[in-house]
Amino acid sequence: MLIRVDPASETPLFEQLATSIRSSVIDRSLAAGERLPTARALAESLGINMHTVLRAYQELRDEGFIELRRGRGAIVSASPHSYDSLAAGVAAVVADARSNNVSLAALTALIREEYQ
Amino acid sequence: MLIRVDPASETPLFEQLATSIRSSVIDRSLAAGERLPTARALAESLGINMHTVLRAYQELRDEGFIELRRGRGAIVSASPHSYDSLAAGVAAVVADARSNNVSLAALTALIREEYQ
DNA sequence: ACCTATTTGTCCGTATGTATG
DNA sequence: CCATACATACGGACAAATAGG
Repeated sequence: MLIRVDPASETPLFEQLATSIRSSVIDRSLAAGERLPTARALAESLGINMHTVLRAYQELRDEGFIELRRGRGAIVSASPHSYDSLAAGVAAVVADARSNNVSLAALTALIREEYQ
Repeated sequence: MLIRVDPASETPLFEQLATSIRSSVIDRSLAAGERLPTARALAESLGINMHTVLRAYQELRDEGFIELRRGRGAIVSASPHSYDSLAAGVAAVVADARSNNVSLAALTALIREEYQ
């Protein structure tokens, strides 16, 4: 994997990094299950700070492209955008509910009502 | 606006902060257009770091609840996505479930499991 | 048009916690 | 138990956009 960042660019370093890796995942030059370099290692090889790499990694994680696990590192997601649609939908709805402080009881009530 | 954070809690400070403000926006105790305290000011009043507040603010910005502008501060969004997106998500999930012959009981079980 | 203060944006450095293997 | 590696939080610094005089 070849990654370059340009400190002189107006786009933030972490964004350059996320964009680069995201593209590699999408065009399959980074295969599913493949392991990305550790944040510290990539940071050192690019001459930037670990936090900058971590921020890019976390953005990609939020987007579903990679998985981050403590002690294991970063791994390209199995199939970023081809999840079982129902499971993905459930996860999204539950996440939305939680972030809006909608209780489980309230959510199931909404589901039940919609289902009829 | 009353915000409290508990450093002893297992949930991260920035998440506690985001949840608190998010709730205030949803229940309208924070009106649209209202200005939030600056990151530094809120951090100092809570005895936490500016970066922690900024992280919460940026999470809320990504979720569409507030708008951040350099030199201006944080402002509650005009029309934060409230229950509309949740209702839409619920409708989509229920439709998906029905078309796949997933029972209401099975669907609520999935929801409950995801919710934990 | 200019200057200054304000405030977020980014990046770096450091420290500590915690799940993984 | 121990090394690895992400997660969070703190602190400091400078840049960039905004607002106001």
